[in-house]
Amino acid sequence: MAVQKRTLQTRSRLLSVAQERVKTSGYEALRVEEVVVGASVAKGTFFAHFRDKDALMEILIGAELDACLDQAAAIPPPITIPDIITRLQPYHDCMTQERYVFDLILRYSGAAAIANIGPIADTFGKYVYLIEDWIKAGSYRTDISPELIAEGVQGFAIQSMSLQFCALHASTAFEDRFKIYLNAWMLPQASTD
Amino acid sequence: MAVQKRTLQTRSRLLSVAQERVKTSGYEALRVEEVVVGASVAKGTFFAHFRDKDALMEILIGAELDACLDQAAAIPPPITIPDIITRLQPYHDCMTQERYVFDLILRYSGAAAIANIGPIADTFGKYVYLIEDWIKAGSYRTDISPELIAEGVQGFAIQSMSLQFCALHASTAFEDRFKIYLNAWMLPQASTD
DNA sequence: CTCCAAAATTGACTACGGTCATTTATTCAA
DNA sequence: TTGAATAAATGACCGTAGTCAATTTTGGAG
Repeated sequence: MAVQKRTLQTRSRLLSVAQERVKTSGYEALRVEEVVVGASVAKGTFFAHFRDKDALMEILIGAELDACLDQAAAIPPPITIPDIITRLQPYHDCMTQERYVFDLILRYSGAAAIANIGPIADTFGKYVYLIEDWIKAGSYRTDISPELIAEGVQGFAIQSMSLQFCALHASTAFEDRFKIYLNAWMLPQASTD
Repeated sequence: MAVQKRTLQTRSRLLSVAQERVKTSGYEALRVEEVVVGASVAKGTFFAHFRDKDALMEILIGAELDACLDQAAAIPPPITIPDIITRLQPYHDCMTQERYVFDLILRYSGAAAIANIGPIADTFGKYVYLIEDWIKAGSYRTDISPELIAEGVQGFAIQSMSLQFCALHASTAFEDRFKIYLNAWMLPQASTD
């Protein structure tokens, strides 16, 4: 038997109630209870549609991240490092909007299961591809591959965000730190003769 | 009134029971219930000694990480990048022993609260200092500071570990990936004339 | 010693995510 | 149209982290 349309309706009701609640109260405050009450279904129904609460979160956050990435890809590539940082800002702001969100993203940035990549791992892959394209369009160090550079950018972005959440290093703003890293990583090295 | 010795006894009983359980069943399987039963105290007592379960985990994992770092610092500095990677292996193995452990470490690698750095954020700081020392003892790129290089090494280590947990990239071993990153990050760039 | 204030402990209770046997709705073949 | 097979939904129930008002223990002042 095929999937019933009732199923799709229930699922989309759950998703839209959740999305609405998140918009008003944030991700961390979301309770499964309020989602099922809002969608007028029993609790068990929720877990018939999503493996667990995190799976719903992944979908919502993944969609938000994807939208940022689409926005970033919609206009011609940024050329300089500051341009890249500015272009990525909405994406990084989305990741750091809540500590809870950042932690969840890190937890799911690797795939959830073999051959079944989740929405967040997916967006992480797209991020690297996009940056790889930007690197090819600009002039950066040429001794390593654009792919490797792009992976490094992702690593430094996460490092910079982590340090931003850290009391010890909160004094340096994310953008400043990120820029220092990218200058040291993406450019040909300044000669020290 | 000063801290009673009863307090210290209770605390150390809780810690040693927890440590023992972790040794036999791993971190993820640890339950607060079994710790308090093992230590013959009520549940509330546990939370009088540790803010939450994570706080206990932080102490246990932080101690394990610190021991690895002490080990790594006990003999003369490694000189080459492969030597550095080998020297850090116990530390990285500790971090990736369980997915649960890795996630917890990332969650607490920033400080828990202002002016009250937790054990894991602490060990992360030491890690960077240690690597900074190694960099000063070897010959690496000189266009950026040893401190910046060291921070980058930490970022690449985490990036490599994350990718190791990721189904998409699990084929490349941690050490191989880490080495590629460090070669590209720590050395003077190969000329591409 | 006695008594009291602070420290430590207690355990019944709550919050919340997640499970599963049972019930209800849907679809389709005869 | 009917009834069997499958899909979907239900809600009472469970596990486990965490809370807090009440109780017990402790150490020191008088």
